[in-house]
Amino acid sequence: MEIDKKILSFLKPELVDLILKESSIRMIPKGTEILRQQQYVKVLPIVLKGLVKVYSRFDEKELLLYYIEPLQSCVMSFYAALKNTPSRVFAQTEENSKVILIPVQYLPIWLKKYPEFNELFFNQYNLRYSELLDTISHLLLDKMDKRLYDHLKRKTELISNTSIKISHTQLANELGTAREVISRIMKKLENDGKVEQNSGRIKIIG
Amino acid sequence: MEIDKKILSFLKPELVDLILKESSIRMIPKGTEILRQQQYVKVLPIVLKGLVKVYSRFDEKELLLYYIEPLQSCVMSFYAALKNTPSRVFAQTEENSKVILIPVQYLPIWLKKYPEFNELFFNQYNLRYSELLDTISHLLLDKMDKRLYDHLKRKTELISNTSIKISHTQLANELGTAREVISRIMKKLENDGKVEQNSGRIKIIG
DNA sequence: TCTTTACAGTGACTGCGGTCACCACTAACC
DNA sequence: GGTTAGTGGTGACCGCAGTCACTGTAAAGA
Repeated sequence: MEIDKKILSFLKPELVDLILKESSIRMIPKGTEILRQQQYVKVLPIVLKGLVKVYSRFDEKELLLYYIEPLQSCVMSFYAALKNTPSRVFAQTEENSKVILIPVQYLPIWLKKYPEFNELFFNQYNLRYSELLDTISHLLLDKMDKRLYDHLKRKTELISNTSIKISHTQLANELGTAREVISRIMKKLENDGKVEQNSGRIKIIG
Repeated sequence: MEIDKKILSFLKPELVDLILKESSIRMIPKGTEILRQQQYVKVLPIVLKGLVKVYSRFDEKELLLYYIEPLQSCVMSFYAALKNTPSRVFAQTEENSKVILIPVQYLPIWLKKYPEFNELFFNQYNLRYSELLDTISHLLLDKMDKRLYDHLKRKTELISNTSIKISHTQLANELGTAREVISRIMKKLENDGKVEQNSGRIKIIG
């Protein structure tokens, strides 16, 4: 418990104690879907360890919105919780993760009492908004090869590893394109010496 | 002044009085640039009448982020003001507009004291985030013809008019494409009886 | 073991839209 | 008047990426 307290130390100790007292802490294995579209939100997650992926789905295409890294929360859940409206997005753990689950009934109370709790979420909103802007600028300006390369690079950095295990189909989903396109471009990136593919794992060079 | 009070009546009367007391109200003519990228924000606008366009610029391409309609504010300004960081976006009046300009030094104070003031901005953030999601879904799923048509429709609805005056070049900017593409598609939409063009004005049919 | 399922590779085709080049028209300004 | 800047219209070209069809391979399940 002490380590969690330290991690949350950017908040007032009094609030940290409250959060730890009223919330539950859970380990969630990799690949678990923790939030579905249309689902009502009963607990607000703050990630302590691991990595959670938040994405939306248009038609059959899914699009990655953002990753929740340690010490971050999910503004989509926050708002859905605050307004008691169903979620517009999906969330899934990409790594084994440790999360604090704050029961939503405490949100309005703490928001009223602790100004820095508000600020936490303003910061998160702003972060997510910036990320969406980056996504849009990629969609507008970049060709698929650059989008794919940057995406792979970001993914490897996030899990602090040298290579990642992921299928072309999955990558196609995350970038909103088709599997064949990914295969084609991966081949090109491989020929250019920018990536390596070995038994289902992808490694970024440079 | 009475009318402004009424417009702001979704906030507590006490807060409304404070806002009106400390802020200035200004009429801003159509086409005025009220916020530049990299500029520090000294006053936070809330639009009472008219229409303000907020957009970003990547390379030479500009992209419309959102319109601030009456009773809405600008989360980009809000955050830049709160954190005293320079703006990442541009804002320009699209119509003659009446805005309240709240001096930024009052923001932290009122946010602390009035919970519903926080909620106002959470609402705005969520609204803008949803709009960006829509923008992304358009970018991902729709062809230019649909994007252009929807864009024109939205624009005419926003200014509650039957037609709008705008150049093809400007439309190309707003959609992040080239002038020739707009001309080409406008021709097609005209042939399909979906729009009419007359002396620089564009009218949506149906 | 055989079968099924998921995944990867590839060639062919197609269309959207970005770009270039050029012309035409209007309005503003000298 | 002539010149310039802003606008719109068009034809030609071409590359990216979406799609279809089919093959090959590896893993999983019966």
